[in-house]
Amino acid sequence: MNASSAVRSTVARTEPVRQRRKQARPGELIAAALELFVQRGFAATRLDDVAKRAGVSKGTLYLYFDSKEALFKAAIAEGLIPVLDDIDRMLETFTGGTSELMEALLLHWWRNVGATPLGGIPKLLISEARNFPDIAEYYHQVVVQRGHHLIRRALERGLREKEFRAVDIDATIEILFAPLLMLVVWQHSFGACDAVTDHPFRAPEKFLRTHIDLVMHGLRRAQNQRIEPT
Amino acid sequence: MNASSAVRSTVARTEPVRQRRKQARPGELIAAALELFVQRGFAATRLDDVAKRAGVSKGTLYLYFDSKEALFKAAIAEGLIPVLDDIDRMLETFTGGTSELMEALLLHWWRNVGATPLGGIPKLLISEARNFPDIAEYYHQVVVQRGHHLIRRALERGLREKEFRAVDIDATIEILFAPLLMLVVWQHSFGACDAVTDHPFRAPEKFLRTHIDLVMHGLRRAQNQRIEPT
Amino acid sequence: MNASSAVRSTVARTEPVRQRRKQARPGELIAAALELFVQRGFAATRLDDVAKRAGVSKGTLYLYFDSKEALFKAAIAEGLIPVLDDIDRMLETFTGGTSELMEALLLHWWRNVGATPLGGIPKLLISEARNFPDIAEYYHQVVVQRGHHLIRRALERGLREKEFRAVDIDATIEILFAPLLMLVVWQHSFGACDAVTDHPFRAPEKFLRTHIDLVMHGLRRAQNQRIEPT
Amino acid sequence: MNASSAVRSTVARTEPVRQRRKQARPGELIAAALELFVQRGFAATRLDDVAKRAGVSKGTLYLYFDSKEALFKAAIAEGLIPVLDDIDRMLETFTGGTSELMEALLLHWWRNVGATPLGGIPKLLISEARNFPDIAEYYHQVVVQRGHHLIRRALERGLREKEFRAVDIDATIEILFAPLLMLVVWQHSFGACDAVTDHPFRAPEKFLRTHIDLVMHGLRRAQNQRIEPT
DNA sequence: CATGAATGAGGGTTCATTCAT
DNA sequence: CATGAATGAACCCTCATTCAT
Repeated sequence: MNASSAVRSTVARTEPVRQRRKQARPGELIAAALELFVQRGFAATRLDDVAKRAGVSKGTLYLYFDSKEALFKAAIAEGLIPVLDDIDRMLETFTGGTSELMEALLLHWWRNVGATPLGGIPKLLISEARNFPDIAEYYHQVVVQRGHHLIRRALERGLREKEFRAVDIDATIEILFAPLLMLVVWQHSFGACDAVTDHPFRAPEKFLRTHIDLVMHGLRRAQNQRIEPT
Repeated sequence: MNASSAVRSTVARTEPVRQRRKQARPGELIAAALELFVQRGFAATRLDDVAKRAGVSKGTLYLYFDSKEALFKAAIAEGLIPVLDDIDRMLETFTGGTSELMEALLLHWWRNVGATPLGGIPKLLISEARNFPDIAEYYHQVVVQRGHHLIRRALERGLREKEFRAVDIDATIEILFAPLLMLVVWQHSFGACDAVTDHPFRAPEKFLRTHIDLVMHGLRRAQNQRIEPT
Repeated sequence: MNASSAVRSTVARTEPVRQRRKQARPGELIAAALELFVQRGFAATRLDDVAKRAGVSKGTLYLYFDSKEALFKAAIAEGLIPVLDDIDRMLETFTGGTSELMEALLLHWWRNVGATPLGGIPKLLISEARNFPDIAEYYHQVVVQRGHHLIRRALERGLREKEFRAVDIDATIEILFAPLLMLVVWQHSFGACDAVTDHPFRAPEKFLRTHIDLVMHGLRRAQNQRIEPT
Repeated sequence: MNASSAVRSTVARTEPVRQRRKQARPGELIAAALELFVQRGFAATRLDDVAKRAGVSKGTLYLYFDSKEALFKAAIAEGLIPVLDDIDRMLETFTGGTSELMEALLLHWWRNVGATPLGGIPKLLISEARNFPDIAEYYHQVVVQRGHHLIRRALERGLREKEFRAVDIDATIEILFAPLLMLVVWQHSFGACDAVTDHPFRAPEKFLRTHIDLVMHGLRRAQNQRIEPT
């Protein structure tokens, strides 16, 4: 259930560059690129800065990636997949109420994506989708659609076991996930501005529990409802 | 209850540039800029194209705006305020259940912002916030915070009248609004890619009603709940 | 019979740039580019230098030409066509022996191309043909083939009037023109090196007359000459 | 009369790089470089490609040559000298008419240079002479001037034996050799473009015989011919 | 000797900004 | 007021050259 990956494990490396030779792997370049793309967007990120952050020269980037766009694609490509694998396993092995499964599942995404630098990826994709339709398409297929499918499986489990009342499944998926997405989007946009000091999302986990409680409240069949104090 | 404004009335203009008006006012320039910023983002929008769309020369832009960034600020500045004024009036004059008020209020925003070109503004702001913190701050104060306050007033009305159960108000505001925001964000990112053909949000109003129903279901005090067919 | 053209008339302009604005026509840029392309070849010519020579900034080049290659094409495109037009007219109006016509025709090419900066174009094309096959193709069709056709017409005139003996026409065309081409190729390669001081082509017109005399000698029917089959 | 040399024997090697010879001698590097320089010109040839073709790493090139230019010089330096040695021997040993000697001599050059990869060298020199004057100077002295001298010796033999009429010797040398040079220049420029499908030089030996016949025709004394002063 | 990863200066291209008309 | 030609700084990308291994 560990979601660590090569990319994520190096994302934070900015240490003074030591014995680089023979060790500056593409992974480090991708990590540096991802950080800057997330911070500034694709167009506003200069390859000079990516190189500097990775502790290499500009030319080195071109030893590993054909172009700035190829680097962008690489940075996007595999970042989130391991987490989806985790969630897949959770769905297969979880025993217990579906409400609890749903909460575990969404919190896992939050803790392993939303609360990490990877959280910048969805926001980045949203920002650049129109200018890079092919990347958007790839991401949509490999990440978005798969993510939807995972939540769908959880919802269907709850319906099958009569825990949930009948609802529009597709719409409910969006409703369930929208606040999590808003959270990461907010963190990487307004939330990153110093001047915006009142953080409506300043306590993300508390917010998420409220959200999950609220929606589960709405999803569960009436007889079982207990009034939860918040 | 009319939300029209100088900006919005021209936002949709795509007509072939007529014989250039002697009076090409800033409003037309802003409208042209907004359309392109929304379509391509700030960095990818060329002033050449803005000028062409407005039917003026590039130099003319500099008669009205000091820089590309100033044009961006102007384009963002007033776009959404009239709609907030509308909603303010709705809150003051509405008579009826708060659930119905909330639905009316959110649908109004959808119909006058989300479903119009103005819907691109929130997405644009999200994309560019980190690169233009001062614009983000302005927008946050004048649009985001005010919008939150309006929903808060509706929520407090429901609590005061014992229609809603006790909830975390701030979190609920976000939860209520997040799907609407996701909707516009999606429309102006993945939704604009031809290759992304499965539209999870393809029936926005139906989706919104499901959402509102679900959350109202969760918000209302238990005894009053009726099971709504979807 | 004047072979002057806009391009050629400006080829030599390097005068201190005066009231440039509104007057730096594409022709000047082409002339500057042609000079440098001829001197250094396509790859070794920097657009900075072309701009400097034309007295404009580098960006200005892109107001008139889409790319360095487009500038190259433009420089090549029209340079030699007026001279071919001249020769066409000579063929139509000349009265006298065909040997004299041929001499007049080749000398005209020499004086209006070979002995001018335009002489650099054939050499340039030869140097760059493999790297720019589409330009080579265009030039071959518009200049080379037409030039061949013009000489062919002169040859056929001589044959028709029994002035020349039967020869392989295509081969003879090449033989007639090869020394002229070598002359310009040499002038723009070895001939431009200071260190190469012995000029085998130092008296071009004398050389050309020798050449023409020699070949005409071989071409003309002589009572005792045997007709050689080729 | 064998013109083979270390350089030429390897010029044609394009075989897939065998298990790298422990002894990758300069000769192989030069051969690889020459092929690529001839194909693409100096500037457009990348040392990466030269190394790849020679089956060594890029760094290895710098073990043998100080710079790209040094490699260019080396590639040019010795390529054609063995053929000139051949022709020298022909001049010393030939018995028979000078017309026949001249034909043998020119055909030998054609078959051992023009029709082989070595034919690219003259074209390469012509293309790059202005950018590398010192190489041009070297080549001019060692190849061009010597070649002229060899033809001059043949011409003087014909004059001495009263086989040829009096002509301008220097000019005649150029005239004799120009078509051969044009042939190789054309083959390595327009002739290498797929789109240029009509080959005026498509039958080189036939063309050369026509040329030689024509010029010999003009050179030989004929009882009725008047001696033309040049 | 040989490698090949790394470098960094240099060139083509873009585009916000200016200003003479 | 309006124009649009001109500017030049900035950025992506290439590739000859170096050097630690």
